[in-house]
Amino acid sequence: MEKGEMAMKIEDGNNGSYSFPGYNPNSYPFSSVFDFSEVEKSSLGFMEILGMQDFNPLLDFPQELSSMVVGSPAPKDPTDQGSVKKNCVDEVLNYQQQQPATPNSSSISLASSEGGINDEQTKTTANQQVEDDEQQQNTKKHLKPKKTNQKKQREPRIAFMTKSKVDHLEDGYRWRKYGQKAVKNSSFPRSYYRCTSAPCNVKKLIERSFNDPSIVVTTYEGQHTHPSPLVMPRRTNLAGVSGGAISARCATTFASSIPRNLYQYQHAYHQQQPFDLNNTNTLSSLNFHYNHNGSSSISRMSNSAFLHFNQGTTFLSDHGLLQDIVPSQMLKEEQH
DNA sequence: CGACTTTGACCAGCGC
DNA sequence: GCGCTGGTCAAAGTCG
Repeated sequence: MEKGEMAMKIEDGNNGSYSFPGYNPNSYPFSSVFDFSEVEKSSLGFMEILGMQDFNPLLDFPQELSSMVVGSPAPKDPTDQGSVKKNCVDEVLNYQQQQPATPNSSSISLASSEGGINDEQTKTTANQQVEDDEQQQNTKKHLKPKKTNQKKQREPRIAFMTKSKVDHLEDGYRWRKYGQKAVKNSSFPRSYYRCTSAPCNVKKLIERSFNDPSIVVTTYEGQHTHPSPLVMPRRTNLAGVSGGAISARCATTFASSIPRNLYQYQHAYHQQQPFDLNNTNTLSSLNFHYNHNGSSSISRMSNSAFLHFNQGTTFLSDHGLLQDIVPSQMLKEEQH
C-alpha cells in the first residue's frame, strides 16, 4: 500500500452504484488509499487542512470536474467542451435519478432521491391508525412497522477508502452510532452512523478492509441539510480521532469538493492564477478509472466511478492538492 | 443528566 | 417458501 493515495467511490441510490473497481473484501485490489496516519497526528482536521469549511457536497460540485468523479466517457470531439460538460453532467444526473444512463437525460432533482422517504412520510391517516394499532400490539417488539409498497429508494452514496488507524474519522459533523453488523467474508464489523442533527438524514457506514485492516471504507449516504457544527468529540475514544482525522465530512465533501479545492489551491498557491478546469494537462494528471463491470463491490454495486490519486502524478508533482495534504516528509520519501 | 455506544432482535430485500 | 444478509431499532450500559 502506497502512502499518499486515496480511493473513492460513488454509488447511486437504487442499488445501481459505482464501486471501487473490483472491490472485494476477499480480493482487495487497491493500492490507492489515502494515508491519513500522518494527518491524524496533526492538530488540524482534514477538512481544515483541505480548507473545506463550508462546502455543500453535490450542490457545489463544479460541473466540469464532477464528470471526473463520476467517470464520464471521453467526448467524441475533444474540442467540444460544451458537450463534454453536458455529457458529464448528464451522467451525474442519471446517477442521481437512479435511472439507466440515457445520453440525453438532463433533468434532475436532488430531492427526487428522497422520493421514497417522502412517500413513506405521507402515509394516509388510515394507514397511520393501523400502524399505531400495530405499534401498540408490538410494544414488546419495539419495532416500528416500516411497510411500504414502494421499493425503498436510497440516497446517492459516496464511499471512500482511507488508510487510518481509527474507524470513525472526525469530519466536523456529529454522528450517532445506531448499529453494528458483522460483515460477511470479513472479520471486521461494519458500523452504522447517523447524523445527530434532527432534520438531517445523512448516514454513513464504516468498515475495514478485509485484507488490509489499516484501510477504512467509509460510505456516505445523503446530504447534510445543515452546516457543520464543527464540534469536538465528547468521548475519549474519539479524541484520538479528533486529533486531525478526516472523516465523515471529509469523505462526504471530499469527493465532490476535490475540484473546488483544486481551484482553491491554485488560487492560494499560484498567485491567484485561475485554475482552468478544462485544462487537459491538469485533468490528465488524475488517474481516472471508470469500470462498467463492477463485478464485485460494496453493497451490491454494479457500476463504478473511481477517482484515483496516484503519487508522482503531475497533479502531485505540480504541487497540487495532495501535496497540501500529504506531509512533506512523505513526499521526500517519494523522491528517494 | 444528556449524549453516545453497545448489542441482540427484528424487518425487508434478494437469490435460490 | 426459505435462508441469508444488510440495515435498523431501542433498551441498557457507559462516559464526562
